[in-house]
Amino acid sequence: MNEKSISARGRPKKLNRDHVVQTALLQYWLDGPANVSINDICKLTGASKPSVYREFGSDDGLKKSALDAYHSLAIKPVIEILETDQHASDTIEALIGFITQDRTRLGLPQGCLFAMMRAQSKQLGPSTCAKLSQMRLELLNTYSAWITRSKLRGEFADIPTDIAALFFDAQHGGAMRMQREGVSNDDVANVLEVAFKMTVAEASTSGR
Amino acid sequence: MNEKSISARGRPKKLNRDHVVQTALLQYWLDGPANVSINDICKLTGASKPSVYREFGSDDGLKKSALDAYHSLAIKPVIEILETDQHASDTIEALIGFITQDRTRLGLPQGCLFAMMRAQSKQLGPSTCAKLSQMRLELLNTYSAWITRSKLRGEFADIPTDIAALFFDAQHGGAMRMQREGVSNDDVANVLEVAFKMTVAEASTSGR
DNA sequence: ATCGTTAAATAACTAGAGGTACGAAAAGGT
DNA sequence: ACCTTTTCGTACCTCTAGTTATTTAACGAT
Repeated sequence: MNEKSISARGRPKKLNRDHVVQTALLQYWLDGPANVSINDICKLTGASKPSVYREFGSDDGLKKSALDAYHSLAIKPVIEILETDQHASDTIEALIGFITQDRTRLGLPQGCLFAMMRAQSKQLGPSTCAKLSQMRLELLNTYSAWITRSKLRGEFADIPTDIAALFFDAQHGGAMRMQREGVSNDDVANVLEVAFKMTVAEASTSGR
Repeated sequence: MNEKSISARGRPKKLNRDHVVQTALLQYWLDGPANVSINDICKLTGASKPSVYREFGSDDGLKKSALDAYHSLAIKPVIEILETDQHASDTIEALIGFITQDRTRLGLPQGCLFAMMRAQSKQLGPSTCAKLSQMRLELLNTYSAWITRSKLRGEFADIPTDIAALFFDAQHGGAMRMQREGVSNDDVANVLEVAFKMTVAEASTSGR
């Protein structure tokens, strides 16, 4: 809308950017980013190849845009859970619930595009990689901030904050891999509970 | 030697199978299995493409052979640590030591080929995938057996064995990813210590 | 009407992947 | 000396990836 009213000159645009991004996102998520070509996206969306290149510049550009969309869809919710003011154990419960929800009912693939891309970053272009590490840092910082707050409330075990943040990030990645490898969501949730519950300050030994 | 003396007829073989496998292994490990082509291997070893295909049948066959070699090199040691009879906390210490050793001094790449391949199994052929899941099961079973033994000795926390096995496998994978992403070995070791120490039975509450 | 501007789509290009046909070469057996 | 067996390696094939040159179409402004 904004851009359309600004430059209404020239042949009108036919390409639906959002549709392309959403399709790409879903396909990357479903088949893995390395197994989906620009050709596939064109076939799926009906767009022509030059149109896609005009809009995104390159394969890398499209992947970056898809990752951007994934951020709003699946990363932001995690961040919001971590920023909600509640007892640490409730936050952990919410995290586990979100991670192990049955996404097939929502029409979404299992696994996690962010995790997949991190695992295959060597096959990705520079701007996608930049976005990836930016997101990684954002997540780690969010974990750290949450852990710091929880510690102040005495709700978190005595573990160095940065180590605990890496630990949470690792558990998230592990959960995503388990899902991909066919472990049941129940088992994944059990593993996460074992992992996360340990980071909660022991109530019985509250005085330490 | 065996096979050579049996069939000494025909033009003698020039291709050094072991050399090809070792080269492929190292290259896959270094650059990721998806980023190394048969052509690359040929250039690196001086072998001709048809020779490689005669020996391994296909790209999939070569990758499977490389993975086989990786098993002896980096997976067996883990299994042996788990099968050594010692206190659970010592086993854990040995595990952490092995995982976070500085492999650059041995001329070996960081990260873990097994973990990489698991992460990109969608880009691999059927026999490599079969080998992968076989190795996964072997590892999980070894973890389970070790956990069962440790429990009998009262050295392991009250966590369902299969869940704990998945947990250990997840930590291993997480550590490998951290290494690839540039986290220092010290930090990785710290994360692993946090993770693993929690699975040890609390000495203070020995009576459960 | 026509001109500049923008986007459209067909049809190519380049590079590299996995894979193979085929004739030459090197050995033992007869 | 010749045949059989086995391996060799050059040169090719096919396919698909990412990417682009080029011509044509659709608009607002003049």
